[in-house]
Amino acid sequence: MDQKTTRDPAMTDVARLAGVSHQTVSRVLNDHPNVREQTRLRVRAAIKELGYRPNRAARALVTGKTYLIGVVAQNSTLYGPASLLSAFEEAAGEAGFGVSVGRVKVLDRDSIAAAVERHRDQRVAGIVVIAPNSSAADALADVPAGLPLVTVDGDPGRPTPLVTVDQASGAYDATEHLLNAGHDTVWHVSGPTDWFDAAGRVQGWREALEAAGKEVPPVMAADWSAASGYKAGQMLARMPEVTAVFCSNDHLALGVLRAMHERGRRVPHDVSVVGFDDVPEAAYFIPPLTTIRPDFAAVARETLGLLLEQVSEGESAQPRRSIKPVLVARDSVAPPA
Amino acid sequence: MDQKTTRDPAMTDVARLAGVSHQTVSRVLNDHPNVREQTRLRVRAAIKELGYRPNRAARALVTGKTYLIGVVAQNSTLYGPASLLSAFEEAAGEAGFGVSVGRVKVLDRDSIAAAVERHRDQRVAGIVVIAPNSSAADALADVPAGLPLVTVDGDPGRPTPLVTVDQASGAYDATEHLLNAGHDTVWHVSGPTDWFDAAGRVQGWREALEAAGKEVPPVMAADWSAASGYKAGQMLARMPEVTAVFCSNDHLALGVLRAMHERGRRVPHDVSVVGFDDVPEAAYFIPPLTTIRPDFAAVARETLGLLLEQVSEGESAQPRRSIKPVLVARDSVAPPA
DNA sequence: ACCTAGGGTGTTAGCGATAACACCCGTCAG
DNA sequence: CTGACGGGTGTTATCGCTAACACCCTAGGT
Repeated sequence: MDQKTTRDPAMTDVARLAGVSHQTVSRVLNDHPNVREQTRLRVRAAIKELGYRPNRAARALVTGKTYLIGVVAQNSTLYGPASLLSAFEEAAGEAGFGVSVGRVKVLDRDSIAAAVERHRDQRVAGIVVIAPNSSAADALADVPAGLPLVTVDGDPGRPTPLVTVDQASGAYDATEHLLNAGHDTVWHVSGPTDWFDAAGRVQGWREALEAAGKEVPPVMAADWSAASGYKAGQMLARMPEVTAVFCSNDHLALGVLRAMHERGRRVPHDVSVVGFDDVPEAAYFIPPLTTIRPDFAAVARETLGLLLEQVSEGESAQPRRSIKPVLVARDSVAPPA
Repeated sequence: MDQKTTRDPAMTDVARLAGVSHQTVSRVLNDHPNVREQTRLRVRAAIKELGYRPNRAARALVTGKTYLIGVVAQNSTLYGPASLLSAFEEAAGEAGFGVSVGRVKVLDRDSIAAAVERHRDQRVAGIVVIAPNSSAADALADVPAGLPLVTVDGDPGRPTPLVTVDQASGAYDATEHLLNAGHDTVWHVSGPTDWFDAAGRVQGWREALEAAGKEVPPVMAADWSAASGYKAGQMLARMPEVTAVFCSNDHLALGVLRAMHERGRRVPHDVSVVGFDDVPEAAYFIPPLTTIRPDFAAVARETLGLLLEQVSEGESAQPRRSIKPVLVARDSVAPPA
């Protein structure tokens, strides 16, 4: 039906209509100072009339710069990573950057390398890798130098530019909150130990206990799922000396909550529980869950900032940022019975 | 420290090294038939030696084609949309397409129009809009014709290319499953009514009841949250005649499960519950939740296929695809007491 | 032996933008 | 009155690639 769609207007078309050279159009577009006001207006009018939009490919070709950022992320729907990604896309979009997402099934060396290659093919301005566990962090060794790169949620032990949630601080707060309520000590249900998030939370928890001179119970290792939280909870529920539990995320806490409930141990009357992440449902758990809320939007902003610094300046002065999460007090914490 | 990084090798560099013209290199790259095998090998070797990678901007400039797909999605972490997006990114990546995601805070006309504009600036090959509610669907009227566009989860009432989960079929199966267990009728806790997903599920539920000649109870309207499911559940729990509930998603079901539990109504002994989505935690609810599982990967594949058809052929023969979800039977359904 | 077909290759001309430079013209200092 | 300066503009080259065409040369039909 359609006529073969005529090609989009180019700069020369605008130039012709405005009665100037294409170079003048380019100047207007790039806000060069040396353009007479009247000319500027004529050009703008022509742009509007034709519905002209600059061709990014052409611009990228000549400048060598692209307004695309590549993100490598695992193909998961875990709340933390998903929120981070979503927040980053929004932040980048507002800054005028497109985000090209390369999803990866598993965070191993080959997959990450392949995703990075795809992004390099697209000549992205820089790359963000959400690398929450050690295999992902290892894979970053392969990323060629010279390509601006920021790691999010990655290995705090590496010198690469990195933005993270301050896991330890959040865990410290959570633990201290429980101790302040009067508990003798605080048990911990941890996420998978090869995740930096989980490791950081273990560390903060331990530090808080040590600072208060309390005994440090053994860590209950789990993955991030409600299922594993439930299993850990079943063990904890059977131990009468357990009166306070800090869980590495809200889903684990959910599992613990259920296990306690089944065993007839009331939360928070008999046992207090604190989670981490503040998932949207957390306020509606039974009881509403006290938890630690990371500010993903802030992490996203810092990440973008760090990346853009590298893009424009080659490297950045202070290549690590850490965002302190806040405690959200709800109804799952009380003094011990 | 670094020397000003030398420019990336271009096609002419490869050509010089291989002792051919740059056009021959181009032919090798694009698998043209008329290249002698020996030449082909020489060129490939040169490509490898230099680490040459074609410049997409240059190619896009001359062909007018880009290997980027724009996606417009709401900035939410709801399980369904998030899974869809993630699956689509993976599918597109495997097909050699980059995905540029434009997140939008709210799915209104202006935001969507702005996101679409950003994508057009990037000269994407096509656009996918995840438009699960009516305001989003309305906004699509503004999208200029001629740009390949596929809607996911959008308005089944519109003639635009669309891929959806067959909500009605899933809801029908869920309801029938409950009726087959021997229940007199099935109550329904619905998602927000301006979401097509929710509307389709209501419809399938109603059809199943009518087909079986059963009474159709009033719809319990909710949003997608566990909180609202809990509220609806509190009402249902108080009504002894309620023995079977179909919830529009798993989080609603979670809320209902809790409400029942608190009220002392055992699931599935006293009340049977079925959800929708099969979130990862569903198997670990108490009891493990019988639910409907949509195949997001399939939706993603169909979406990509439909889009690419439009890109290459201008339009597609059969511009609607619907993916039937399957019932996953777990332990939350039993015959009435 | 001659012409044609077509495989294999090189040459040239863009795609649509920016960069670099050239040029015109007033203004102002000497 | 003249030369230097610099604002405003146009011209030309260039980015790295593909499309279109030109050109060889060999093989096969007559």
